[in-house]
Amino acid sequence: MEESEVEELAKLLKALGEFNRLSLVYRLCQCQTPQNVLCLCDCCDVDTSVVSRHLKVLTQEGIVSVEKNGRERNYSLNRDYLAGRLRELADKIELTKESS
Amino acid sequence: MEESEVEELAKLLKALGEFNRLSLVYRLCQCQTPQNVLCLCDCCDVDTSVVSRHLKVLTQEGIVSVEKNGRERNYSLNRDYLAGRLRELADKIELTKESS
DNA sequence: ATAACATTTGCATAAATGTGCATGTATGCA
DNA sequence: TGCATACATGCACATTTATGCAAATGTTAT
Repeated sequence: MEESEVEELAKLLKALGEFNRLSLVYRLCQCQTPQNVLCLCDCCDVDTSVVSRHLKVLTQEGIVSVEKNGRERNYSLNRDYLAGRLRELADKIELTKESS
Repeated sequence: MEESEVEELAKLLKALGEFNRLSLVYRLCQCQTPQNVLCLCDCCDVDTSVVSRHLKVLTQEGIVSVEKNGRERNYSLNRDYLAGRLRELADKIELTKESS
């Protein structure tokens, strides 16, 4: 349990732990194709600029990926990565139950 | 995907997404027996009162449980609950991969 | 009763964070 | 070339949050 490991995971969880950002994740979760910002905007009741900023945070944490296409930017959820990190933590929490 | 569901999960993840709180979780994760506050204090470099407050947040989110014993309060990790919530999210993220 | 101990809470404060509006930048279209 | 569209960024602001210190609460021991 290195300090940097905890620090990094905390940042990931913090990125997820905000209502509008988690709403975006849920939204992307239901999409089979990458979505642009305007489309994502209708899942949370804030300004476009705010959504843009939240998506930036999610991108920086590796939770979503961006794909430029013309004047749009299409975002998609990094399902395997995110699910992997969450399961990793869940495993750590449960598997240390009986070992030292 | 109800709004309250997202809101509640966001609060849980936010509780975990702070360095010192996550350090406490990691620490409790390695303990087979409930730990008192003073003992938990040496996993994060902040005042006792701060640790106490962090533990309060974790308790409110159901992440840890308290058990009064004399003048001590012993905290333990709710492993099954926490791991369950994390896996639940991981599943949602991955299982919606190919369905609508 | 008094003192020591474990923990929480009140208060103050500095920093981080979410937000909206206005502006900037890049791209497509007429 | 000019204008509309899509998105990001600068700025200002209000709120939240993490923190330390001092004081309060509750508990055990002398």
